Amino acid sequence: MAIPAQKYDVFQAIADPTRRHLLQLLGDQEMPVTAISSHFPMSRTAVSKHLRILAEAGLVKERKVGRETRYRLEAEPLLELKRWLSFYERYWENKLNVLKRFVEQDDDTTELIFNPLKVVDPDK
Amino acid sequence: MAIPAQKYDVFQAIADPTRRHLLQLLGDQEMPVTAISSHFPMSRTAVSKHLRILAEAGLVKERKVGRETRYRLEAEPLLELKRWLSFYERYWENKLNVLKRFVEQDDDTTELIFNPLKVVDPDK
DNA sequence: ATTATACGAAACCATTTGGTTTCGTGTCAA
DNA sequence: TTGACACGAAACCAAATGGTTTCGTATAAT
Repeated sequence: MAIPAQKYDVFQAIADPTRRHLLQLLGDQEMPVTAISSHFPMSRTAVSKHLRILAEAGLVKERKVGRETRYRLEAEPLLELKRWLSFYERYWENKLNVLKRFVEQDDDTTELIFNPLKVVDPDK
Repeated sequence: MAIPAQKYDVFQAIADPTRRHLLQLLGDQEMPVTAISSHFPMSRTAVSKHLRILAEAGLVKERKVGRETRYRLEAEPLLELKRWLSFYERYWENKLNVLKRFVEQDDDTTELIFNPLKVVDPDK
């Protein structure tokens, strides 16, 4: 089985504001393309292309229903982003500690405060 | 004082693998441009451009020392990313719960779990 | 004083990106 | 069966992106 040669990864997929808006919209419910595109100031075809990019990154799933193609959010690939981000938490926390400030109410934050030397290679 | 008209935001800045590599490299220490560029298979000028993009997004700071320009990581802007991400945590967490409890056979339950109510506007 | 080093600016280039319009096809409705 | 609707594919386009090379200038070293 060959590697999918995935053209768009999560980082690229979320780089575009339109695509972030799409993810937000699809969080609520599965929607067909025309309904989705009514929320955007561009053609249905353009929105469709963005959806395909999101699908390539695994961030949405499509389902054919009659003549419609319905899309829904698929959030798991964002875990890669979260993992990447966690590598950098200690940096901004050090800075914030200097300023004697706390960005609280987050389990991961707490964990890193107590394990400040835990380091993971952020990319791949 | 005019608004900087920031051309590159954090999302765009981290979309490029070279720039993510740069952030990783600069986490360890402040470095001058030539030393940085020795880690990349491209010209110093190209690396310099990437650094400027990162600087525009606030992810690195530069400091002139003699004839050198030294760069260091500035992690705070990644907090915006963390905040954006946190909106989607409940989606993948719900999905993981579904898998954990083996309740995927029930379509109604799955529907509700997959499409929870919107709470916070994730973008801006 | 001269030469070498570190760097940015500028011009340039190929490819990618984000959009458009047009057209073909499958599906639903009258 | 005849439209109307939902959609993707394809061709096309301007602008952005990621790279190059060349050159000028400030600083450091000899």
